[in-house]
Amino acid sequence: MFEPKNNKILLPVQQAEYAYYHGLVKGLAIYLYLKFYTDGKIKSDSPILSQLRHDLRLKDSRTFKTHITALIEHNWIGYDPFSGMYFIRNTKFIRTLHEFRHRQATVVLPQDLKQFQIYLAAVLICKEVTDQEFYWDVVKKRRLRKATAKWAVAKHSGASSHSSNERPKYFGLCNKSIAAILHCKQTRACVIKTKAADLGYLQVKHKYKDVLEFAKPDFNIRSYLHEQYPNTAGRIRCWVKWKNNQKYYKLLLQLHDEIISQIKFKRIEKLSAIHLPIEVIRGINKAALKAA
DNA sequence: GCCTGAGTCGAGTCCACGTT
DNA sequence: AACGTGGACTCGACTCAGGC
Repeated sequence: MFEPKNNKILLPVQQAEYAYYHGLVKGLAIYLYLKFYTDGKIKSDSPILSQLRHDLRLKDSRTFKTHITALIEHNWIGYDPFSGMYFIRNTKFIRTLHEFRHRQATVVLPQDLKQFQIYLAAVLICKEVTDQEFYWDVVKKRRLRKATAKWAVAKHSGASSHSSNERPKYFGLCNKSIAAILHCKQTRACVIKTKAADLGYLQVKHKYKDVLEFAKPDFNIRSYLHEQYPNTAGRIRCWVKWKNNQKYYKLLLQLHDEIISQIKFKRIEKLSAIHLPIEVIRGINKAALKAA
């Protein structure tokens, strides 16, 4: 059994998104596995690769080859046919290649590779939630109204349907929003969210908001609210409660779930601080593809 | 080259309350 | 009492990548 040489890796969130949306989930798992267990290069007949296939449940060598070829095509891994060496490109290289400018990165641990699709989905969900927090706690405070029009509003776009200028009491997403982020149906989004919660990547809390309390039933209040606040349509709940032996009615608005991120994010260096000539990177890629 | 099972999605169920 | 509503969740059938 080989032990990992690194106990954690910083994965740029943009790279995680790219992998999720381009069918490179397994490929990225292989790439990270090689980063965990090698010091940047590995021979094609190394026993570590057998362990990789076992750990990532890739029993067929053709399956492994498919993913490796995809990684070479994306130039995340280089290959020299003469020496039979794979070269694992570093993060700086890949960020330069794809122009991944965002500085947000997630901390990946070796055990995250076992359920890597759920991990990546959790990263995308938690990123959205932390972006909401960032918008309200940093951008709003700075009052960069003009700047928000460009980039901060984009961050805020996935936030809840909160419309006032008041900071939301909590941050989260409904299944519909999660499905939109993960490019899947609500059913699948729900499954992934539940699994991510089971694996401890996020916490989910169901939420209701108190709207009104009144002593006598008022059957006009619902239509009044719908008229005044169309976005509450179908989400108003009325509960009968008791206080000091007195019956009273409570109107509540059903809200999206609160999601508490358990994923750790870190800031990585500016892309402009990385000095890698893009022509060299692309040249290396062409040579590797020919060889593969 | 055929078989298997993970991933996917539409349809259905559940829950808790509203409406007639 | 019977039916409606909407969000969360489950079921079962289908597809196709991966495995033998």
